[in-house]
Amino acid sequence: MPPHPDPSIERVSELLLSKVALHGTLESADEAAVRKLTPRTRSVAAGEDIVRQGDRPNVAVILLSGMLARYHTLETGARQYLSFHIAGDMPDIQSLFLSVMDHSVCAMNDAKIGALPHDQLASLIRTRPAIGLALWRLTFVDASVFRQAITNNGARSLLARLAHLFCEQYERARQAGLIDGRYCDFPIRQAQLGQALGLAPVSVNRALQKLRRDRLAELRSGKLEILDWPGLIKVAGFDPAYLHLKREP
Amino acid sequence: MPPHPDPSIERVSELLLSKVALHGTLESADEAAVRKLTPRTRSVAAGEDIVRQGDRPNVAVILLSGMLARYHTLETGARQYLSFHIAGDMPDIQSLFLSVMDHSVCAMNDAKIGALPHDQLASLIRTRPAIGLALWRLTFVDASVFRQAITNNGARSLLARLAHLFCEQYERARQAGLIDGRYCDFPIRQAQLGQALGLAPVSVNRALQKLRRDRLAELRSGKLEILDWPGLIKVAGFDPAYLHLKREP
DNA sequence: CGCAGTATTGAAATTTCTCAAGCCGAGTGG
DNA sequence: CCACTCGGCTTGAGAAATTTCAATACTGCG
Repeated sequence: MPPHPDPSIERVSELLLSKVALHGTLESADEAAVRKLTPRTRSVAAGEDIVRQGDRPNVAVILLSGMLARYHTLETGARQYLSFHIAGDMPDIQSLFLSVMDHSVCAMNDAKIGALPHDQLASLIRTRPAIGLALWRLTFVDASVFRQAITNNGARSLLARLAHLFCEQYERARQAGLIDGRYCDFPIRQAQLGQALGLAPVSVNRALQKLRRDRLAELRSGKLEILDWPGLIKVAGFDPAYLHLKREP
Repeated sequence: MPPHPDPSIERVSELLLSKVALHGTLESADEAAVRKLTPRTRSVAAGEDIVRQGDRPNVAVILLSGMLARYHTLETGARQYLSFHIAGDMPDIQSLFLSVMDHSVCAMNDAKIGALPHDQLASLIRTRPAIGLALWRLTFVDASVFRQAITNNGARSLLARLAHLFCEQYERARQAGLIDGRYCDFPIRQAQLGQALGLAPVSVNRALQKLRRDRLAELRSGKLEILDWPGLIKVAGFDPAYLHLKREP
C-alpha cells in the first residue's frame, strides 16, 4: 500500500529521489525521509505565474509535468527568460535561503507541480545531510547552466545561440528520460525564444528557418525535432560538459 | 599569539569567517573550525590563470586581494567573461562538488589568493553544518548574479549594460568594505569589458565616453569613479535586491 | 625618451531591428 | 460542414544600431 493515497504526491518523492540520487549517495534512511514529505500538488495553466519577483514564498516547487520558465521583468516591462525547466526540476529551491524572489517562475504550457513546504525541506536537510549536499550540487549545476546562457547571449552568433538552446534542451530532456526519439517537448513560441536569447522575434524566425533548411532541427507546435544531432552540435558549439550530468566517483 | 605564523593565512580565516557570517549564524565552534584550516597562500600575476576549463582542482580559491574573473573559452578561441571577483570571494568553490571545471578563473591584476584543500573544506562542511549552509546560500547569491548578467546582456541597451555592470561592481565593493569614497578598483580594460558584455571594444569606448560626458561614472587606470550614483542607477535600471546582501531574520 | 599596449576617432560595411502586410492553421459558431 | 477569427508565423524592405577596419593619439613603464 502506498504511503499516500494521492499518486501525484508519490510522484513528487519519486522525482525528487531520482534527481537527488544522481547528485549524491543516499542511504535508505534518506529515502525514507523524503517519502515522509507531504507536498501539495496542483495544476497550473499555460502562462500562469507560480511565483513572482518580490514574493516571499514559503514553499519550493518541484515540476511534475509540463514546462516552467524563470524570467526577469525589467522596469520597462520587458521580459527576459532565464531558463526553461522540465519534470524533476526545482526552479525556486533558492527560496529556501533567499527570502525574496529576484525573478518570477511561470508555466509555459499546462503543468503540474508539487509544492514542498520550506520548513519540511529545512528539517529534511538538517536531519539528512546527504540530501542537502546533493541539492547543493544541483545548485552548482544550475549556476553552470546560467553561465552558459551568459556566453550564449554574449558570444555566439544568432544562429549558434538558437542551436545551442536546442542542444541544451534536448540533452537535458534526454537525461531526464523525456525524449521521444528525435523529439522532445519545447512549448516555446518564437517571440519567447527572442526574449530568452536577446533577439527580435523576426530574427528568431529567420534563424529557425535556416536550421530547418539546413536540416538540423525544427520547432513545430511545441515539439523540438532534432534532424541532425552532430550537425546541430557543430553549429551550436555545444559541449555538454557544463551540464555536469553524471556524478563522478 | 596567532595560530599561524603567516599573517596571510590568518587573513584567509578572517575573510572566510566574515563572509560566512553574513550568510548564516555561526557558533564559536564554527569559528574555531575555520581557524584550523591550513590554506596555502600565493601571489598571482595579472593575466595569469588560476584554474582552467577542464581542470580537476583539489583546492578551492579564496581571493585575498586584487581582482579575479571567471570566463569561458569558446571553440573559436573567443573569450566570454562571466563575473568579476573581489577580496573574500570564492570563485571556484563549486569545484568541491563538480569535479571538472566548466570555466576558467584568471587574475585581472596582481592578486593574492588562498587555496583551501577540498578535503579540509569537505570535512569542515561535514562537521560544521552551519558553515555548509552559509556557503550554500552564497552559491545561490552567485547564481542570482549570473541571472542578472543574462538579463544585462540580453535585454538592456549598450549604455545600460555598462552602467549596470558598474553599479553592481561598486555596490559589491561597498558591501565588502572595499570602496574609497566614490572610487573602487576595477582593473578591466575596454576590450575585456566588451568580452564581458558581448560588445565590440569600440562600442564600449563610446559608451564609456557617454557615461563620462553625462557625468555619471568614469573608468580610468583601473579605478571606477562614481560621479552620480542616482543617475547611474537610473540609466542602468539597477536594483540591488538581486545581490541578496543582508541576511534576513 | 621611446616603445608597447590602450584608448580614441571616423567612415564604411554589416547585422539586426522595426514596421507593416500577408499567410496559415486550429478552434468556433453559424 | 465550412467560413470566420484569432494568434502566431512569414516575408520584404527600409531604418537603426553595432561592428569592422584603419589610422591617430595617449600613457605608463623601461
